[in-house]
Amino acid sequence: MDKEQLVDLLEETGRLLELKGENPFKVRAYLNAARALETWPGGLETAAREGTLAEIPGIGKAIAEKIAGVLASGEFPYHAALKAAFPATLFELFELQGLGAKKIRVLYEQLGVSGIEALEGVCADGRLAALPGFGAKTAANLVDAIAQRRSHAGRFLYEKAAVLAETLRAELREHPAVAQIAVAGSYRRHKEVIGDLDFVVATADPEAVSAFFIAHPLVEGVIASGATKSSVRLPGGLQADLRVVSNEAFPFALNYFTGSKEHNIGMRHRALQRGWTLNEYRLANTSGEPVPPIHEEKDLYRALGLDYIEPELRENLGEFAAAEAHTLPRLVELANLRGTFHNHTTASDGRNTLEEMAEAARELGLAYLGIADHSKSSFQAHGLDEKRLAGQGEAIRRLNAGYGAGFRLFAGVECDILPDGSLDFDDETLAGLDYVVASVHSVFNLSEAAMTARIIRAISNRQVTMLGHLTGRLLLSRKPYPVDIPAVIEAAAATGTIIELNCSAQRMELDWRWWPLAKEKGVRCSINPDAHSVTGLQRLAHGIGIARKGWLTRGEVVNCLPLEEIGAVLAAKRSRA
DNA sequence: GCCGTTTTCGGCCCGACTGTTTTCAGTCG
Repeated sequence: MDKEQLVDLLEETGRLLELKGENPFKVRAYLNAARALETWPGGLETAAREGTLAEIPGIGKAIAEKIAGVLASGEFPYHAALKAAFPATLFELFELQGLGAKKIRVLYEQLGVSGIEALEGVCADGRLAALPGFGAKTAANLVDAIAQRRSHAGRFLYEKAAVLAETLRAELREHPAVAQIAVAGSYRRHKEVIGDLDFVVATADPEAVSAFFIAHPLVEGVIASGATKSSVRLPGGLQADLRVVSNEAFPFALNYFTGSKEHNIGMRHRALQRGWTLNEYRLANTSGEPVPPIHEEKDLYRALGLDYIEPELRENLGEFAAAEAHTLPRLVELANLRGTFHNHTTASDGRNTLEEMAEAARELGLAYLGIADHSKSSFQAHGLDEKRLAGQGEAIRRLNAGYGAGFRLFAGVECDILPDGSLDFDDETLAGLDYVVASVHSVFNLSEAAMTARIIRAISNRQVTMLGHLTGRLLLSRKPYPVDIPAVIEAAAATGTIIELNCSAQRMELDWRWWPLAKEKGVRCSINPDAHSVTGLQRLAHGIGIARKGWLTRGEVVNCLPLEEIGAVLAAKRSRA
């Protein structure tokens, strides 16, 4: 039983308790425990053996015992007993907008509705509308929600959401009644996948702004529209919420709607400790000292005894303790980047030539660009053999001769890690390059132990400068292959291997949740766009957002180093004793 | 079920919107 499976079991237990009508705080305890486990970096087996599971914040004695039992036996009788009371298909109903545990329970008990198909039936024949607390409008909304779910997954890559977010932001900003505007929510926190967009606007004329918003040409449907909140559906099914507040309330609304929910609870808790109450409109004194004036978010954090916490860090993963102790990192910024590695050209599966890629990098103001086309085993990507690789190296040397001191191309390769952990080229070939990115592109179905050993063997090679996309995941479409990430991080630290933060929209890995551990172990990061075209280089901006989410500073990101220093870093592993 | 500068009991975030209701429950974020 791995951590991911256990997290799923705890989540499902929470849902089942909710369906059963249990104490909502007990429900929350299971959901909290699932989340606590998900983000906790330690090893489960070790904690269970040492009896320290209950020391994880959010996990107490009862759940710790259950987890230990699951790990020991592979069985979770508490969950199994709950699950036996409801059909498995009932869970799909939670995915419909407008349906929660209470209504699902009523539908199941009163009408025997056990899934979406059955729900469609009772919506159509009028039986749902006849239930107490339900009505014709509810039935119609559920029919819509079913259609919505069928046509859209409901989750969106950051890059896709960004286009709509920035378009709407720019147009709202132009509206004469809009004094301040921000896109808050998970977009502002720079999550890799976005569920919806949250616009927060300060205005003296809420009606005008709301009317403009719901009538915008990008809006395909209005879900809700009130005095302070509107919800609409954008192309592709992305939901966008607008909150309109006064100028005075703006910093509070911005903070509240940026979240995360867990971060908000921390903020509120700190306010309560001071005898204050915090909500999306104000910080008010109830039984403490007078509250200081607050004009922007920074003032709010200061009032609560905290350094300003950047939105990317607001996940309640240690930011409060660090902000209180003045030990928050100064996060890396796009302007810090000096170059990047892992880029493709027409030599393998890229769409632009070497010259075009170099020119695009120079236009972006980068001082260096690493070229890492695929190696020969990646047939599907037209990978380079030794001869073509040598030819590309020649071309790079010729181009470099013409660039002068301000720009340089580095000759590398994205070398396949073969199933046994050996590399696609011999050491002599690799040694002739400036650097090597090693990546897994095939045979994903190994056991976790075999995959971990495969990757560790590869990065133990002195010619491997950095490790590419560590788990092979494609967000929203392909699960990561099983691999022991802490073990790979340990090995990277021991061997002096850089780990890539691949900022292809679907990859965005090494995942931000692991970077604090990597950083603690002394592993350095390279933010790589995995660009297959000149526009692909633009993704560096999104990569920076994820790096910030991983608490990374410019000192930990090698491609923030100037051209004069980066060569030595690329060569460092080869010269290790 | 978790947690503790409110500390072993008694809280646990809370406001907006919708749809069904004549005062509120459910859902959502």
